[in-house]
Amino acid sequence: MTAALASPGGSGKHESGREQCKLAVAVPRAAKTQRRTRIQAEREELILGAALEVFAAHGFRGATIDQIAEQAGMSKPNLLYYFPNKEIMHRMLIDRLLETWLEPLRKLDPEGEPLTEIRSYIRRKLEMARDYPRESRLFANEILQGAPRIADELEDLKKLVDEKAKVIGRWIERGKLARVDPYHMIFSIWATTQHYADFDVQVCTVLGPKRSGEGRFEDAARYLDQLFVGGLKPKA
Amino acid sequence: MTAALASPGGSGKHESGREQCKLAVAVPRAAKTQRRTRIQAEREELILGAALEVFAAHGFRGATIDQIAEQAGMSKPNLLYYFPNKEIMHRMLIDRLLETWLEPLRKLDPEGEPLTEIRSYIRRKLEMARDYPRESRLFANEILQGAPRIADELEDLKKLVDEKAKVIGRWIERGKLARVDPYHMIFSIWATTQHYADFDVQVCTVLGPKRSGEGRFEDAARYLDQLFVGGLKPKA
DNA sequence: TGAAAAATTGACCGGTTGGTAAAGATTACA
DNA sequence: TGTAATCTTTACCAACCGGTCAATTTTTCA
Repeated sequence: MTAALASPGGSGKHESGREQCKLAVAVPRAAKTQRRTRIQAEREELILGAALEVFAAHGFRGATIDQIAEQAGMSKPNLLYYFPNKEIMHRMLIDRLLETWLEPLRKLDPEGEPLTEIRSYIRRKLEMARDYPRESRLFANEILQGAPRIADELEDLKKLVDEKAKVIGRWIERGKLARVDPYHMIFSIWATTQHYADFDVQVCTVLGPKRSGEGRFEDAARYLDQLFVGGLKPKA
Repeated sequence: MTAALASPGGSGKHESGREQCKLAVAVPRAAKTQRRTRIQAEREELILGAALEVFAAHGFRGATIDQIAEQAGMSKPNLLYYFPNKEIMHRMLIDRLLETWLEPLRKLDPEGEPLTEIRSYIRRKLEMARDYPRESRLFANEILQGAPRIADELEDLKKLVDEKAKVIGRWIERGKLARVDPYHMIFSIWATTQHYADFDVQVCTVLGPKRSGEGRFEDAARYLDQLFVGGLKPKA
């Protein structure tokens, strides 16, 4: 089980052509005229990493700029030199997150073998829960509190799910899958996989010290495979 | 599908013999000598209801005493007359929550028919997600942020799960259930059911206005029934 | 090298937050 | 009814929080 995803602090520019107008790319106010500096790129990545850590652990309102600055090893005014305020850091993390987060669902191939496609979707989601737990918790925090800052993004998500639900519906029509509700099927995959990131503390406590090593993800993968293959394969 | 649970703001004394020593029952400082007043009982319930609302929506740190006081329709100092600080309100809600929250799992009957027991466990959990979404979100918020305030309670939870995992293990030995990992099976039930409370905004957005009425819980119940019965029934 | 641009910091500000003090209003009850 | 206990509010405080300012240090590059 290996993650086939780009590292979160990867090399790509994080703007990725998806910035909102109202919240423009964070550019140090003193550097509006010039190109981005080497230091700028490095510091912005450093800060976003620290912000991810703190937002994931305390939620938007619970996170303080001082905490993020300390985590990033710099002073608060220095941090605010790169990102003018807390909202922009959060917004940027959410935008970036959604890109990679939805990738596994996008990859669901209408031409593939249905049960195989679903199995690898589950496997990919579980890998992401293992490798990017902070991203998962950042998202969970936001949804849990009513998604006040990401209503637009959820609409995009709906479109993608609608599209994939149709694909699953066609699979069912062709008798390749049990007659289940595609939407609730997708929900159950999200829930069961992200659970291992979002509820990690609970999972580890319940499994106890012996069984809560990294092996828990293999156990989870095995179990979910049994559950979904058994539950979704056509009756006929 | 009807909830068979006591109302959260029910008639019973909320102490229920489970208070911690370090955080004694909230008694107005002026009333240490006397019995609890009628007004005291009423106001405490009112406040806890408001606190549940606000904690569930914003998390512990994101919630403010002013918000809770406003929700309860009283002034902040008045609220603090009944509960000396924010922690105690939160602690009391968590304690009370865990009692009812774990009831469905406690009810899992070792003598019952395994698949039927599991199906009704799922149904009960789903009813709780429908009827007590705030409680679910309160708990989710706490776990998501590392469960800093409820480490002890999680240990109790572990004991209960260990016990029930053994029951499930015996069912498997007797060939009544597919050979799955009992712990991960329980996790998957928690995840899929609580998802409808914790990620409600996402669920409703994705389902769209037409399908996100209260009927979504019936659809979910039907789907989860298919999934788990198919996935857990023994192969032989 | 030197000066302009970029990066960093300490001091500070207005608003919020958790919580207190003390005095006034209400209630219970002898 | 009167008074003691209970309840409520106004005014307040210290710490914290998001963010600014002006001054200093470091880096870039002609």
